[in-house]
Amino acid sequence: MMGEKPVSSDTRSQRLLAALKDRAPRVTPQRRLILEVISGSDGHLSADAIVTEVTLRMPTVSPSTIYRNLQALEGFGLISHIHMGHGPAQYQAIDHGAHLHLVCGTCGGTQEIDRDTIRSLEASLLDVHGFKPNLEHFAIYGTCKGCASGPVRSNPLGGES
Amino acid sequence: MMGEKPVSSDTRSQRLLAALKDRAPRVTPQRRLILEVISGSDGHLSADAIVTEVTLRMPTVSPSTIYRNLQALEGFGLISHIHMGHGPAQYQAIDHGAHLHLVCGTCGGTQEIDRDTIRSLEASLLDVHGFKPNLEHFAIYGTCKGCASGPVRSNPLGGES
DNA sequence: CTCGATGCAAAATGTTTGCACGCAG
DNA sequence: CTGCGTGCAAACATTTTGCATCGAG
Repeated sequence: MMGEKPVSSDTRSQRLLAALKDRAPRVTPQRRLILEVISGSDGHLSADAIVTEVTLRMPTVSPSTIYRNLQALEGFGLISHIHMGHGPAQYQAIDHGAHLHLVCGTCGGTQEIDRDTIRSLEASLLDVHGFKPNLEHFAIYGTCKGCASGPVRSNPLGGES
Repeated sequence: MMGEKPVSSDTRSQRLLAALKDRAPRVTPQRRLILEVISGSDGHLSADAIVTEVTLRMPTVSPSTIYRNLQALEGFGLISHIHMGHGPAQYQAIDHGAHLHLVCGTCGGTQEIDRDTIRSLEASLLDVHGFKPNLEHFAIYGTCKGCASGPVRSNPLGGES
């Protein structure tokens, strides 16, 4: 609850492989590759990007296998997927590390911030509403510093936001 | 900056209609209906639900018209769409009122909370990262009170969450 | 009367499924 | 060997687009 030891992409990859062997009935090259692509990205990939990347490295793999495994791996508890802002869903390794994503709706850029920033929110949500937020795999949509300076559309209806 | 005066569904509907007349080149019955459905729901509707509901009330409307208008209306600044947790995108009136959504990943339920709860987060994000979160149209994914008591899958990889 | 909006149907996109074969265990 | 996982292709759900017609202004 306080020591966020950073996990290297390599270590994570090994841990995931171990977990795969442990939880999956069969460990196939395809599954290994998919897992490797996801953990190796050190971030998030859309299903589409995964299909592209995996197909690139192993052209014989069919999209259906990838989709099926994305679900299977998520079922095994090795990966998870989230929605970032308005974009497509993103897959990531489960123990990806605790951080929050800020997605800029104007420029589309994303940045990661430390979990400390939202610790108080976490506390009050749990305290007031009994809701335990899953803040590791979670994105906040808004406007980044750079875009805030530019032309931003204000509420056109005059509501006090 | 502190008076969140609640807007009745009726008032909102009228305001939206006025804005529609103001910003759209043409005001058609279809647009009016779509707008009415969205503002009347007093909440959020998936594109699919809107298609269903609108078609119900006006069977001659084709889905393409609805999709086109969802985009058009969003372009006019009358509505917006967000992604709630893992579910489908939801459309809502722009001046829907400031609140945050808590989406339970276990039971799929959602609850709305007041904006005050996340005011401090808002402040620190802006302060520390220069990022202006769009917290009105935004969802937090996690586990609700009820489901927290039940069987919850913990991190299967042993990472410290 | 004009030109934006609509309805229809076909297309594009992204994901899922049935089935027979192949390979991990 | 056994049966889970794979590749292929077809099915699907959802959203987009071309085009002729319609109707709001």
